[in-house]
Amino acid sequence: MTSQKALSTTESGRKVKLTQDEQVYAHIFDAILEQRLAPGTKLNEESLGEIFGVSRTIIRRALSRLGHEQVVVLRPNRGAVVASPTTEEAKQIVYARRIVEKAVTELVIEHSTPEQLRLLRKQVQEEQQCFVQGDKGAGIRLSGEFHLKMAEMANNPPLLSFQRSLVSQCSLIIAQFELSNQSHCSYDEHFELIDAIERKDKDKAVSLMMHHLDHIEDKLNLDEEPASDNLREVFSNVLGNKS
Amino acid sequence: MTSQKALSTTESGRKVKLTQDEQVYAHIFDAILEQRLAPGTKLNEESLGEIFGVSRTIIRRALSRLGHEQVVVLRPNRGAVVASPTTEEAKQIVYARRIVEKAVTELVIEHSTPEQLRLLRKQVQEEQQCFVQGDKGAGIRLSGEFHLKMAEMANNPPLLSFQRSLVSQCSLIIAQFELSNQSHCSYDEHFELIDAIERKDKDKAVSLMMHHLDHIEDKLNLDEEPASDNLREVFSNVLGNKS
DNA sequence: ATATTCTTTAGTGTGTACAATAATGGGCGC
DNA sequence: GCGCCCATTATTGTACACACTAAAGAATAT
Repeated sequence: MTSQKALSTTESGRKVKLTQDEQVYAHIFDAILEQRLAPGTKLNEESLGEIFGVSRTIIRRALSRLGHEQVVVLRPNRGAVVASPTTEEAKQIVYARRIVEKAVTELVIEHSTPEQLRLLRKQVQEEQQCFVQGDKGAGIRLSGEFHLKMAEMANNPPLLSFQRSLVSQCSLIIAQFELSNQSHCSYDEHFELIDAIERKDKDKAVSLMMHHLDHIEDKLNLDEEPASDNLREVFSNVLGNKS
Repeated sequence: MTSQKALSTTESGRKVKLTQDEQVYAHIFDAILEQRLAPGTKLNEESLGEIFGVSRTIIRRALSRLGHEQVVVLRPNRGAVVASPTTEEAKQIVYARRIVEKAVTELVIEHSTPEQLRLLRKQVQEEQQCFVQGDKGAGIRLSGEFHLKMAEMANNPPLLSFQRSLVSQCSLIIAQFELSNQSHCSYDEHFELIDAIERKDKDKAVSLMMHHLDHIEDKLNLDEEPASDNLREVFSNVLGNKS
């Protein structure tokens, strides 16, 4: 190993240093956000180490961080798996997001500069592009990053870090509960939201944000539990015939 | 090492398993909450390892978790120190807590059972006892745990984990900004709050909670920056004479 | 045949050695 | 004497080896 750090480029073009575990963390995080890693997937430390060319020590740090953000579940002596929230947990997560998003929206209206809003709008255009071009994975990730950008603009680091955890968990929820043929089209609502923020129309902005979350929650009520490891439930119809 | 786990006793008397790093984490966490560890204190991995009789591996995990909760700051290649929030950061933390505490209070009114409230009241009595007996450290910790208990009763794990991070950071803030001769007497307000919750008086409960936070924030406006490592500011009077 | 226990094995948990880094103090030229 | 550079040292970062755990399959007794 020649160096502990590597150079990476942010969207602003500035070079920033990333430690190895941050890189691994980011890769796994993105894979989950882009739904390339399905809920319930086992995350084997040794395999991941080979994939990323680092020792288990680094993988462990990354998994530990993901664990703390509740994006993966760390089961003692039994390894890590991508979290698969139940409907109950999903509702709690969406509830928490409601609270955070309301505060974030209000803060953004108070604090954001026109330049920041311009960049935000540009990002939503990228998001739109992805969906149009059929790159659903990147689209979902950018959709999440819209909300992270908002939290950044709110200028409140503790809220941002909480939002980070909530957004990634929401992505998992969408991965589990969303009907595959049902498209997101979140970018429409994102554009509307930016418009309301520019007009400093707090009520409209907050209500748009709440609608946004309603859409997620609606799906939770429609579908029952997700396709899961609960065999008894999966074959309840058969059991019903027999008993 | 004969075993990876150890037995510990919770306040409810139930035996639970704690991994080594959880124990170390809890010890450091409590030390910070009880203000036995001052903001800015360097946390040397090897020293801590000797103190707790474990290897740096375990210490590292504990520090990493504390780092994620923003209770300690992890500076790459330069080790961990107990966080010392600026007034600016302190205000952001208190703001975040306002949002969370409001939601928690409302949820507790809706969800909590009489039995839970009885236990909560009992805990505040302990807190009172500590202050009366002059054990300020334990009092401050129990004061924090009151708010954690509330978040637990709100029955929303994501909110609880965020609250955990916020409460410990608030404890740091109090450690830095509070005038030493000024007593807390938080237990009075805690009793009032429980009363309001029992009456299901949402408005009163929320407003009590907000007042509680006002008290912290007031101090931030009174004192300027805390006694800190910023030498330029500490000697600004001298500089003023010279220039 | 079934249940129980033992054995095996894959994989996680921890300690430790070594590498890389940043801070400190001494040496050197000016 | 003053400032710069290099060596030294203390401390963190990483890899790896071994210890421990738990799950799966084989062997045995009932």
